Amino acid sequence: MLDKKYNSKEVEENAYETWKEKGYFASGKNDGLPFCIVIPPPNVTGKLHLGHAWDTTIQDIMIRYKRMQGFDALWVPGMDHAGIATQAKVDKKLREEGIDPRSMKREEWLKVAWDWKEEYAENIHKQWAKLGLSLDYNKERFTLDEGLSKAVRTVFVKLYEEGLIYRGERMINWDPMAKTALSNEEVIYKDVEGAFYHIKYPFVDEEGYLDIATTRPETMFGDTAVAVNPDDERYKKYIGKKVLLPIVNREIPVIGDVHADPEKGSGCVKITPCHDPNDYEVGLRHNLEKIVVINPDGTMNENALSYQGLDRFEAREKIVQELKEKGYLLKVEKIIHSVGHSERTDVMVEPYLSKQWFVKMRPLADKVLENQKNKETKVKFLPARYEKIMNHWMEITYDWCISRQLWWGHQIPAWYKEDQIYVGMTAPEGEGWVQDEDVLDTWFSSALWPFSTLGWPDETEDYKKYYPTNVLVTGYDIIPFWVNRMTFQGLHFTHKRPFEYCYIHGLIRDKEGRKMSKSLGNGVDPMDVIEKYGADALRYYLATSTAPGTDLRYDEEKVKSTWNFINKIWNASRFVLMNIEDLEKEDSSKLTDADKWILTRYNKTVKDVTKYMDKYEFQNVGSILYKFIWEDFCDQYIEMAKFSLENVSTKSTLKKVLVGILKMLHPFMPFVTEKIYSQIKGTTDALIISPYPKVEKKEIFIDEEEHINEVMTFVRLFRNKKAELNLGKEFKIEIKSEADYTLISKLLKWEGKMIREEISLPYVVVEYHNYKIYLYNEHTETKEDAEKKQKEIETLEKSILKREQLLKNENFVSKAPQDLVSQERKKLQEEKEKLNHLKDEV
RNA sequence: GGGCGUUUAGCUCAGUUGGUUAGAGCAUCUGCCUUACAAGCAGAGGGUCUGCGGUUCGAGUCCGUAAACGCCCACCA
Repeated sequence: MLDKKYNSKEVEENAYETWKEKGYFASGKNDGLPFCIVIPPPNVTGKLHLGHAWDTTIQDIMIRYKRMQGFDALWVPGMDHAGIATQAKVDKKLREEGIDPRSMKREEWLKVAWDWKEEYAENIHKQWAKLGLSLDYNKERFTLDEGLSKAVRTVFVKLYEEGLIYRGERMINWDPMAKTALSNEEVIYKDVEGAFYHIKYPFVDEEGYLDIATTRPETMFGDTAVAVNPDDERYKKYIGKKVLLPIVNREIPVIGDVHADPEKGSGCVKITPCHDPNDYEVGLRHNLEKIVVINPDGTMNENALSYQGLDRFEAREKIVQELKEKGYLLKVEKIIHSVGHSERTDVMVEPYLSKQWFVKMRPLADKVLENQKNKETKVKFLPARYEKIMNHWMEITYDWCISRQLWWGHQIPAWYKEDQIYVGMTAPEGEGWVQDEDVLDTWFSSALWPFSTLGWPDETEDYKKYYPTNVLVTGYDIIPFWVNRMTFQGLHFTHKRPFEYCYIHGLIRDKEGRKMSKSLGNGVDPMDVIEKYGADALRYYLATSTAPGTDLRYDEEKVKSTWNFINKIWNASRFVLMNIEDLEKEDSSKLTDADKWILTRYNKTVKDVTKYMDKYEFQNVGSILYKFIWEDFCDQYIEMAKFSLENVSTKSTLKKVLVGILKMLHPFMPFVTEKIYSQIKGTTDALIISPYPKVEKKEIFIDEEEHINEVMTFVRLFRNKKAELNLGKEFKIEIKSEADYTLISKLLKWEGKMIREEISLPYVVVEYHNYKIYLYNEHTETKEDAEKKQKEIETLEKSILKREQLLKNENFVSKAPQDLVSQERKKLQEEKEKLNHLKDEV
């Protein structure tokens, strides 16, 4: 028998291991249609946060639902090696141990990293278990697995052969802390305080100077021209002349280029081809010299003369100081401007000219745009508006820088020998070939995740059976990094969308609506929540609190009230279990009206829940189940069932509905439902693999439902009246109609309070349909407050008038659905009757 | 500069082909320890659905417009 109070720890203990050991999470166990989700692989060295809990709960709900419906459900687990993030952490750990990671041999370092990975992967496994995720561990993958690495090499080689991967010197985003190139997506623009430094660039052959405004004076050592707009009347006469670069004392030409915007700054701009993407383009157009002045670590190099070795920001201050002292500084204007920062290390990104590998995006993106026009084969976003985000990205995308100057990742399958390049699955034959030192962007391997995890490039059984996957679940912040790239790689290499649906959720925020972040210290560890309220409460809360695609403000109070809900279910189950202990064989031959009512309500609930489950609208499922369980089942039905607990049909109904409730709740709160289910006599299977409820038409009883609804309404009216009059326990009633009051009298505890003879005390009337009683005690002072009654009459008259007008409206009568019209007529009739009664009594 | 989202009860949010008197949790008020549950039960109060205009028999829902807040993308000497 269950304890009196729900205890999440007791319920959740060992349950996961049992499911796992019995193989319930494993796919390929039935003949059902395949249903497959691949988990968005968490960073292996990360700790799961609430966002992961949310993301994975949604997926687990989908998987458990489909599994119960008889699908061959496969949820592929796995983790991402997370190049920069992991390397940074491993390096940090090594430094703390007094070891300079870069002094190590690559192989030695990798050994440390792999050990670290194993340790952290174990943590994530534990967290997944706590959350109750029904992942098929037989299929678990890691992005650096041999299989996935093969997929990565295959893709690289093929794209190279197709001319869609190339190596070249380009202006890229450089992270001086991680000392690696980044893709544009990995650069976060932030508003920071800065300044326009106006500097004098004197003419060489005449008096005067140009006023050059720059936010980055430290790059002036790399200036190889000054540009003015060729249409700028103020300056076009200077085109072709020379100016002297201050401090450096190098002569540089004044050129005419449209890049110079007369509206901005002074209208003259210094051109530093190696340290600004636009200047780089200008440099190409005018065939300017390229001078690099910053080292990969963000310090100034030998071209910065006396500033060599200084950090770029320190150098800036000192240069400004020197310019000022030498009279070159015209003015300093403070400004707020946005500057790119590395997504991982948060340092200012340096635009940098360097030789990297790129994916040529245009043809790949066009393929996606083309495919999204086809309703049959497109990726369908939920909510649909997120498709625009992907399409927009596909429209404006530019080449993807995929090489990273790291050790942790897939080493680029390119080998060099003098001027030759060889790209292939394995090292080329012959002596002297050296493999590219760099690794690929983490997202390069993640982009293949939906098919590489299923065995691609081999035509494995899994790949044939489960690909394309059914739905991908992720946050909108990951669309550019991941969803987009999976989509184009999937289309290009498998000729199919990688997933039919892309379910997008929002971000978790704190109660004030701020993003949860380490710096704010407002993060919430899902494991702490589970410790306090249990995984079931957390899961239900996360899954049912918002509509798809919107952010969620985490509110512990709501988790608490979910706990209350579970406790309610727990206690209702206790009641049912206590009363069905002696139920040998289910029997529905003697159903009471109340039984029929709850069966009807139950079947309607199954229908609605199924509808919304199929649409993945879990917040709707949540509210339907909450209402059905708490209000219909607990507050109404159980109270009525108490009057016929000896009836085998009532017992059967209690059991049937409870089991149905447990099944529908199971995807949301797997632990507590499985636990309760296991306590029901005669259940041999596990809930997790039991069949999902289906609507049974023969259990829908319209008349009885109507009857009980009337009883319930009358009971409520009676209670209202009694509360209003503050009658307490002592009251009497006199029945004034011939209806059947058996159930009503029990619900309202009328025993010993009914009389038949006429009484003379003041009374009030409670009336609904065929039910009409007089209610009174010795303190019932007046018949009714006349004023109050008058008000009631007035509102009723207003309502009748409104309804009459509505029904007089020919357009409404002809255009509105007929059942609505007849409902309105019925209601009008009722209101009129009520009005007459009221008037009679006055 | 381009695009998107949000605006509904004191707070946090549902409300998905337009259709009864707009819902829930928490909070508030009243009365109950009625043996499944007081973390509960029975009731109550609380809304010009951001403003304005339009379409419609009918608008929280569709269209236009304005505002506030937030997000994404682009640019950024």
